[in-house]
Amino acid sequence: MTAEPADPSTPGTVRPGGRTARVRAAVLRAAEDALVEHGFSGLDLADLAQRAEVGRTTVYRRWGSTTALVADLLTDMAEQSLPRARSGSLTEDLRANARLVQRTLADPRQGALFRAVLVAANGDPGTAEALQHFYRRRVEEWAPCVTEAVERGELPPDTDEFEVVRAVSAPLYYRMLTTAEPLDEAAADRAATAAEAAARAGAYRRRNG
Amino acid sequence: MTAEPADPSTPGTVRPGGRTARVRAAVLRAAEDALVEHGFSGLDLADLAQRAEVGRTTVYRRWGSTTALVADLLTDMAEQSLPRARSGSLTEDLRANARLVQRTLADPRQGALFRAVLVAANGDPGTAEALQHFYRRRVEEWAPCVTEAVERGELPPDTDEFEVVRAVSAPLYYRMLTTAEPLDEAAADRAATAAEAAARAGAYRRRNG
DNA sequence: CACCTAATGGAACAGGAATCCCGTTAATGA
DNA sequence: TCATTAACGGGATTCCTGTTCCATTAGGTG
Repeated sequence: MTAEPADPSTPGTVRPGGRTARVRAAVLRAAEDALVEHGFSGLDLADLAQRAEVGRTTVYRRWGSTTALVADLLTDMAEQSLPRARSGSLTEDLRANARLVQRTLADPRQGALFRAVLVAANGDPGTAEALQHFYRRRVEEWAPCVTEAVERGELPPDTDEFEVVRAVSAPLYYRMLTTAEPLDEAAADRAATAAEAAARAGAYRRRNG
Repeated sequence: MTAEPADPSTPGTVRPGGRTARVRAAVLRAAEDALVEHGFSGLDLADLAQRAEVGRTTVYRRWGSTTALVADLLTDMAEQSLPRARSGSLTEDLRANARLVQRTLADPRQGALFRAVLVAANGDPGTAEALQHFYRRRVEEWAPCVTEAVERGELPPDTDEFEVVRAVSAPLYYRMLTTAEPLDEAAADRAATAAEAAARAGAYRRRNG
């Protein structure tokens, strides 16, 4: 007796190997390129299919919408997380994090990709969830820097380590989105310094009442 | 001798009064509503024209694209800037600013509008410029709070007042864009406290070399 | 190796958004 | 008030994006 028809709504679940995996990888890579070049609003699935050397129909059937495609791209990006710094010094770790974010956003390709992805996540709840998952992973990756600083006594004991990590990224993203000023190393260092100063002053202590 | 044909590329420049102004106002108001309801990607110019009780052709002719329309909306928004607080206390002023931003972003209507506008600015350089202008105006509006605190001796003399104001908004925007957590008053107060602590520690001093 | 069918790809089809055409309306200046 | 023409509005048209149909290809399994 053969297996039942499985779920036809999401192709690629019954035979995930070989061609299907190849197609997914090719489409996701092409999606990255297209997002970088034309942004999310300019995402043309016909062009995308041609880049990936894949039939248009396949893209529409497997992902259905551009937002769903970006959501899949985000889960793919979340899986390949970068290792964090481990210098043993809070100042050094936060600066390393800030510079990593700054280099990522300042890079023409990566920066455009992140902007496009932020935009896509805005319109669709599923994509938004994938984006939140991506950033949760990134923040969790770097949170131990702060936790260890707390254990060393450099920061107040009830410091919210996630808030500190987010405080490093926030000004860099805000600058990218609302100004035309370049994202240079000085901006990164200022973000790290400010986050550390605020954390030392107890601005990120957990509210417990 | 009558005037020459004027610039036909931008209708509304030769006869900006009466009907033209009425049409512009109606369309911008309808655009706000449409952006709030369907977001930027769901912006339908046919529906928009119907809301504004204006011909579809008029919208296409005067603005040409959805991004140009949003850019015009942004210049309109930049002109009606809100008055800042003037409590005489840096702590109070920054908190007032933070809560204003927080209320704006947390408000279903305004929050959706700001997200939509950020999205639109991503795709088009002209819209991006209009967005930058809008935020420059807002930051300049609140910068005196910081300047006065410097004059009172509360902050280092070479503090970059614009950076401090931006530091208040940044974590709120970052939280809105990358997490699902609600933007409450606690988040606003934390943003204000952190910005003030970092400023007092000299994290936003101007680099002079 | 051979069978079964999930998954893909090309082509035709449908729906909707952007553009063009031209008659109508009303802002501006004498 | 009247003439001029900028600006608007409705309808037809074009173009493009997303969907459907069916033949073909190639995983997966005995």
